Amino acid sequence: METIGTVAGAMPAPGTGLRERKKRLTRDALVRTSLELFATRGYEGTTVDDIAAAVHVSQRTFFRYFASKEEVAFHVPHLAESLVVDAVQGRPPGEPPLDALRGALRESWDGINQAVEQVVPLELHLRVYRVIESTPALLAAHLRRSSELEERLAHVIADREGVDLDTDPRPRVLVAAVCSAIRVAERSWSAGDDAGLTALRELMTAHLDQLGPALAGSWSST
Amino acid sequence: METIGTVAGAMPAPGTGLRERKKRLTRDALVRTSLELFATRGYEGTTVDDIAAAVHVSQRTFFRYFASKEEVAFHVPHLAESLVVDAVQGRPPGEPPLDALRGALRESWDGINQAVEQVVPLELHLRVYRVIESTPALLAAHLRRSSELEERLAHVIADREGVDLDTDPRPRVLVAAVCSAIRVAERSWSAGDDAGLTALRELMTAHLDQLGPALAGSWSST
DNA sequence: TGTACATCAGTGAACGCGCGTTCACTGATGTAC
DNA sequence: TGTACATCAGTGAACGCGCGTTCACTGATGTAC
Repeated sequence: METIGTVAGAMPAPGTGLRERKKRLTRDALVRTSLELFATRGYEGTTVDDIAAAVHVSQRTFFRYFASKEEVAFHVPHLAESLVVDAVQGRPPGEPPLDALRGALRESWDGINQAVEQVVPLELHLRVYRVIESTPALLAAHLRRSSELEERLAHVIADREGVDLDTDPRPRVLVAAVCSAIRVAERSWSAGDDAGLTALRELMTAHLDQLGPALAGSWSST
Repeated sequence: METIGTVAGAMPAPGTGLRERKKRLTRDALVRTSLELFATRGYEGTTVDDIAAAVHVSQRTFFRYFASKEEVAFHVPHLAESLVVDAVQGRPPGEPPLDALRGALRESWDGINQAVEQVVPLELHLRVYRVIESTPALLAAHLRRSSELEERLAHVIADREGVDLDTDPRPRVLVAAVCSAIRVAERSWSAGDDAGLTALRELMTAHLDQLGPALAGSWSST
């Protein structure tokens, strides 16, 4: 590495060089084309070769960008996850944990959608989201990925509250309960008629609000 | 069908014929051998051909009994699921939904373990359970299967409470929250040192009991 | 009890498939001087 | 500005792999009479 002595100001901004820009173009084309194919032909109905052919690159190139076919399917959700984690980390310190999670979701919503739009049309992402929910292999992968996100969130909550994750089950239980309510909302949304963003958001809020009542002793007051 | 007119009493009891008994033997051998191989070599490290060879049948025969390699891995959990659903169905009608779920789990515990022992040693099942938790592909499948179980349980709860599953999110949210607490317990158990049955049960109970406190406003009282 | 026929578990060999990997290579971009 | 070299994205062709399927077939078990 001869560049060690280089003055920082002389370093080109990341993503500035022609090579970097071309890489980004290739990557974006792979993501966008993959999602379009998944949305139209389904995930199982799309092979990696199909994607590579549609982007006019070799299959070999696809695997330079994504370790697996699954990885490209979750590229967009992957973007969203970091934003949610950051948002929870940024909540006011005194806030109760459940409120912090709810607040973070509310707060990060717009930013997530903007970030998604940078890569693919939001409408395409939503269509793929429904494909994920209705494709057993992808739904399974989605749930496993969600459980990893839960683990990250549990760490953040434990840090905020100053409790020990190894001995106190509450952070993981809280995060799991909240995420499970959200997943029920996702499921309802993907099974429902209204595939819009607003419908998804309203279902999530409604389901989160039912967490307390659902656990409450009896529902007979209905 | 010439047997339509046959007197019921003349019908042989199911599983009585030699053919039926042989089928059961083959199936049990496939399950037991599969689990033993999964527990020792891991799931990915065991091919369907390995299993068939170990049982001295052809690979073709394996697929007569199980539609996929995954199916045999979840044969035992599959047995347990029906018992849990039945137990929830059998809870006293007036019982609040959360109590019904908790009661059903407590009540069906012994029966599940006995049913498992009919097929494979419980200790082997527990070892495989840890393999499931630590193998990404199996964990993913496990979570997807769990979400299907949740759907069944939500139907039972909705029926019991006389609410409409299409409009009232509480059954699914309740079931999801309870199952998510159990899954956190499973995870802790599989990551922990004590692989015993008692440890698993205690973790499940403890995590379920933390559902309320975890959701409660603030944990500062600790 | 015996015979003739029907059913069906198991065979084995071959195959299709798509994912993901490996190889030696080309040519465009970046950099040092 | 020009030259020489280094880097690295992309190539293409071939392959390994294991799952799951398909085929025509054998032989044991079950049943009708």
